[in-house]
Parts: sequence; C-alpha cells; structure tokens
Amino acid sequence: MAAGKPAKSPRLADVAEAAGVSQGTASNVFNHPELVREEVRERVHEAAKNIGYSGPDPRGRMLRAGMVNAIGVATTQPLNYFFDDPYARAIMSEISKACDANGSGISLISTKNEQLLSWNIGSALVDGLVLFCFTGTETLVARARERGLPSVALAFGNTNEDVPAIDVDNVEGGRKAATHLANLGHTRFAILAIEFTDGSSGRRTAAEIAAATHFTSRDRVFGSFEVLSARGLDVSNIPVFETSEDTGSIRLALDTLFADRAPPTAIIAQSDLIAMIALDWFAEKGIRVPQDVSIIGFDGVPEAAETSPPLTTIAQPIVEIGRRAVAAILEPTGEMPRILFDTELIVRGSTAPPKA
Amino acid sequence: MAAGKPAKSPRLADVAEAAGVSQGTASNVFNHPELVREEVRERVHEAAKNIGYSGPDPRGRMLRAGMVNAIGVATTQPLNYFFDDPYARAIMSEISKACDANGSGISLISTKNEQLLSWNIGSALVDGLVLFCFTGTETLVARARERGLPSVALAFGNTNEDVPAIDVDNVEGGRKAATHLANLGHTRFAILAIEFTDGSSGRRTAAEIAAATHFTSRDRVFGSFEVLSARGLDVSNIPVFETSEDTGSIRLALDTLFADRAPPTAIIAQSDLIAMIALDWFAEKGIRVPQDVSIIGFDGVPEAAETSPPLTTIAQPIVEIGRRAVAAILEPTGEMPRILFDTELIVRGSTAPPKA
DNA sequence: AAGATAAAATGAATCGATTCAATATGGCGA
DNA sequence: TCGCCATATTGAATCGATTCATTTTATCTT
Repeated sequence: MAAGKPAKSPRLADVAEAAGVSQGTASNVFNHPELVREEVRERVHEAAKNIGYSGPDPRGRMLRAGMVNAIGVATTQPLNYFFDDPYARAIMSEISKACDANGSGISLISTKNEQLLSWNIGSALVDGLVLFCFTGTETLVARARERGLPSVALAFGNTNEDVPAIDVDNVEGGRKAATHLANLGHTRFAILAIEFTDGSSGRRTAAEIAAATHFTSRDRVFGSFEVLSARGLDVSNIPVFETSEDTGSIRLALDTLFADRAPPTAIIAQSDLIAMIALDWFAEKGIRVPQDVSIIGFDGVPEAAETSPPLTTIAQPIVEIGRRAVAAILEPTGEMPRILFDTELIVRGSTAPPKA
Repeated sequence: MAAGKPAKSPRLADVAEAAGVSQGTASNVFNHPELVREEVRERVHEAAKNIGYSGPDPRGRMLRAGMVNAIGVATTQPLNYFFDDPYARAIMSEISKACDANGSGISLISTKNEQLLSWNIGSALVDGLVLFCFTGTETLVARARERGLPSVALAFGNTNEDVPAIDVDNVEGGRKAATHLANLGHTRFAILAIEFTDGSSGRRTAAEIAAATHFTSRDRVFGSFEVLSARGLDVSNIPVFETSEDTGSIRLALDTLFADRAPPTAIIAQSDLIAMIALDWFAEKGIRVPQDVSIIGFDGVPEAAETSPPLTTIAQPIVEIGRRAVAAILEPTGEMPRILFDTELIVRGSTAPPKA
C-alpha cells in the first residue's frame, strides 16, 4: 500500500470514480446490470474488488427506496417470550410462514417499559407492525399508525372500532369452557386466569376482575361466570386466581386451592401453558387427571395434544390468525379494521365427569 | 378534497419551517430536548402536531447514525424453523435474552436458496449477524465480513481458522454417545443422522458419509464409529440413516430398521428432535424404551427432559453458546475467532442395558 | 453598564444510495 | 454520407435526518 486514506469503507461513488464511470452507471451495475454494457460492467466490478467494495450499503438503498422488506412484531414481554411461550411461538410460526411466502423478514421488537416500546416502535426499521401486547395496545397501535405503517393488534383490548385488530371471542370462549365442564356434571369450579393487570397475581374478587386492564382474561372469566351462574352456582364462591407467566404463581394458586377441605373438581385454565404447568403439579402431588380433577386449557397450542393426559382445550384458530395478521400488513387492500374469530372446544383426555 | 399538496408525509424540514426554527433545532427537539428552550420546544411540537408529523423517520436517522440496533440471525431453513425446531428455539431463547439485556432487537433472515441468502445478508438492516446455517456457512460468513459487519457462524463447517465461529466438539460428542451405550452392553447399533447434504435422506454408506458437505453430522458419525470400532464392532455393518427435518424420513428409517429380523438395540440419534420423533414411533409400535431399545439424543433441549421416558442425551451448552454469539457481535473487543465447547452426557430414562 | 461566560439557535455538510430526464454513442438503412 | 433509432451513459436531484463549528442571545459579575 502506498500512502493512505483513513480506510473508511468505500462508497458507491468511490467505485464509480475508480472505474471512471458515473455514479448512476455504477448503481446500475449492481441493480440493473442488463442496462450496462458488459465491458463496463466488468470494469466496475473490478474496481469494486480493488477498493474493497462489496455491494451497495442497504442503508442508502433503503432511504431511497422506502421499503425495508421486513415486518415487525412487537411485545411488552421480554424478547424470549417469542421462543418460550407456546402460544406466542405457535402464532409466530404461522406469521413466519406467511412472511417466508412473501420473501419478507421478521423483526422482533420488545421492551418491558411501554413508553420505551413506543419509542422503539417509532424507530423500528420495518414495513409494518404486528402488536403482540395485551396491554397498552391502544396507544401502541395508534403510535404505529401515526408513523404511517400498516399495523394490526393481536387483541382488541380497549381500542376503538377503527384500529385494525384480530381477536377471538373471549367471552364465548369462557362460556364454552364452563359449559363443557358443567355438562360433565361438575359443580366445584376454580379459575386459573391469565394476568388482569401487569405483573400481579393472587386471588381476585369480582370487583377486581371487573376493573381489569387486560380485557382478554376478564372477558374469559365473564363468559365462564355467566354460564355457571345460569346453572345456579354462586359465582362469588368460585375462586379466581390471577397468575403471571411464571410457574411460581400457578403452583401457589394450586397449593392454596388444594389445601381446602373440598377442593375444586373442575379447573378452568385460561391458557394451555397454565394448564400444562398445573398438569405437572398434579402429577407431582399424585392427583389424578381426569379422575380426581378435570382441567381445561385455552389456546389450542400443539403441545397441548402431547401432554398426559392430552389436554382438553378451547382452541383459537392460530393458523388463520397468523395468516390474517400478515395479510393485513402485506396487502393493505381492503379496509379490514377488525376480525373476530370463534374458538373451538377440543375434547381430549383431561376432562371427565367428577367422581360420584 | 380541496386544492392541495399531494399529501406526502411531512419531513423534519417541514416542521422546522412551520415552527420557524432551523432544521438543526427541530432535530434537537426530538433527540436532545434539553438543548432547546422550553418555549421553542413547545412551538415545534405544536407545529409537528399541526402538520401531522409524528417523529423522525428512522430511515433518515439510521443512515446518519450508522447503527440499526438489531442483530440479524440468518438461516437457510425456512423462517418458521426458529419457532418450530426445539434446538433452534433453545438457542434463540438465549440469544434473545442477551439481546434484551443490550436493548437490541432481532431480525430473522431466511432463504432456502443460498444465493438469495447471500443477497439478503448483503441487504439486511442489522448491526451484526449470527449465521445459523449448517451449509454454505463459509461463503456466508465471508459475505457478512465483507460487508464489514461483525458476525459469527454457529458451526465451524469447513471454514478456515479466521472466521469467527462457535461450535461443540462433534466428534467427541459422537464418542460420548457411543461409549455410553457400549458401556451398557449394547452391540447392535444404528445411527439416525441429521442431514449430510441438503435435502437428502436415506441409508448412507461410509463413503457417502465421508463425502458429506455438512460436517456436523459427519463428525458425530466419525466419533461414534471410532469408539464402536475400537470395541471390536464392524462399523460397516452399522446402518446409518440420513434424516431431514421432517417426521417422514425418520419414520421411514425406523420402519426399515425394525423390519429386520435382528433390529438394533441401541439407537444413536443425532438430535433430540429425531430421538423424540423416534420415541413417538416406538410408543405407536408398542416397542418399549428402554427395555426393548435404548435411544440417546443430541443437543440437550429442554423438551428432552419431559418425554416419556425422559431422554438420555449429549447436551450442548446452549446457554453459553447463545451468550457468546451475541457477545461476539455486540462487544467485538478481543479477537475471538473460534470457540469450541464440550458436550456433556446427561443420563436419563431412555437408555438401559439390552435384554439378556 | 461593559465584559465575560454560558446557553440557544443556525445552516451547511454529510450519511450512501437510486432515479430519471437529458445527452452521447453506435449501428443501420437509404 | 446523412439521418434516425435504439441502446448506454451521465449528472444532478432526492430520500430524511443528524452533526458541529459558528453565530446569536441571555445571564451573571463586578
């Protein structure tokens, strides 16, 4: 090497100069080679090799082109939620299939703090956003739309009619779960709910449930209560335990429930994950499912079919949800403000009539 | 609509003009508000609201700043591999924890076609890359380095000494698996290997194995053969079946193996996934594990502890691998060209001495 | 009230490419 | 040999922000 420039990485302009062509031509060599005479093309490539240029920097390209070729998926859970939570990964699996089919990448965005998430959403390099958060959804979707990005929330939450969202009918899902167990003859119920508000857990009163900030869990309880109440049960006596993502809060709830002289014979778990953790706890304690206790899950994740016993559950149309979410972003054709899917009861081995 | 400007989305410059300040000041309002007098700040915010400006476009920012705040993870498998394959998601879970701790996002990049992947790698908006592909790694890492991005391959492959890579000692892993089973007294072995070359499956000869393009599977076979050979077995009689990610090729191999008059009593599976699928097949066929047949997995994914019986396996230090991969990208301090980890035998319920 | 100092605001340069209207070149027919 | 057309090439404008050396304004001392 002779004397030396400070070795900054070379730009397209440098290549153009080195090859003795205009920058426009150099650009064409990399993006529309058919427009450039072969001889020139080779000269440019050679020059590029010489000065150590390895193709256009995507940042420049993207600024000009405006498209990133990736959709973002955002959540207020930690990032590993996408890989560790069975429901999240079932949805992500579908989303990623749809993205693959469209040649689009996926960006995972996360922040515990909702405010930070808002900033991250504002600065994510994506063509559209799937909001995978069950709190603060309204703010976040609004934020995304402000940015002019197509976006969908994966829960209605308390958003108004015009923010695009996909959800299942949670009240009806709650009804189906309760109906199934009531039909089997159960009368002693307990509910293992997902979070009503961020990061809290423990036994909840009806008033607290009504005040929930997360509508998903509240609605599922409402649905179940409605049915059980209609069957003549006093729902104020049905214990509802709020649980968070961790095993601990679930086991604690079970400890409490089964310390009772007359423990429940039917458990409505608001997610398959909760139900699966409960199944482990039952196995440990020697409580037989479904002989001693019946349990029903929610979501219909693939893993729920493989537990022992296999889990009866209220299934969401996960495949369809994933597809529609991506479609809403990649083909923002018609106005699709909100889609409400139905759930489906899948009866497997974890529910049966109570012992006589 | 009335007369009108074409309603392009407003830029920072427009806000500056509307608020009657310089563009520099407008920029500061959004990024270094403490440098701007409160009154001016408000004026700018107001102007922004009026013309419908919702914060700086990340594209412009990024071009200037040079950083994207996301690391890329690339693979030649379809995107859903990250969510569906137990090993991939175990690693991804660790990678994502590390990213979270650093406030970095994750971009998932994939293409079946290696050539396209190369293009995608060239145009991914990321600060660094983890190469999660077991073929063509050498080309791809080279490509990433050309771009000037920090990068790590998650397998040595046939890369040369100076491309950064993390891997486990596959030969030694293969040895450990064989040793464990041989020590139990097994003499009739079969190997269920992961792919030797892209997209192929079926029974393989020693010559074909030696010619494998994927070194991971080849090395594991070599390690196992070495031990078994030293114990006096004729390895040319040990059936080695190449399997691909799908259930079908694995079941087909098992069909063939157990159609034999003297089927193997010890199966070395080169991944926990393969072993788990085999476990299902055994359960279906009424073949008891470990009484009728022993099977050992590879990887040490969390799911392998929950199968029935729980899976004996050669565990990789998944946590450490994920951490180091991210560290290599986010803190490119010292020169860390390659790290070779050891595997660890974890004995669980799927292996036992053969029937007498 | 002048001077020194700190705080606030300016504006042009820069990041790295793509695009497109305008111009240059070459081949071909008459 | 001239003109015409198709094909190649040019060069300047553009994408949207951040940065930083300067200039302007405000605050404080004595």
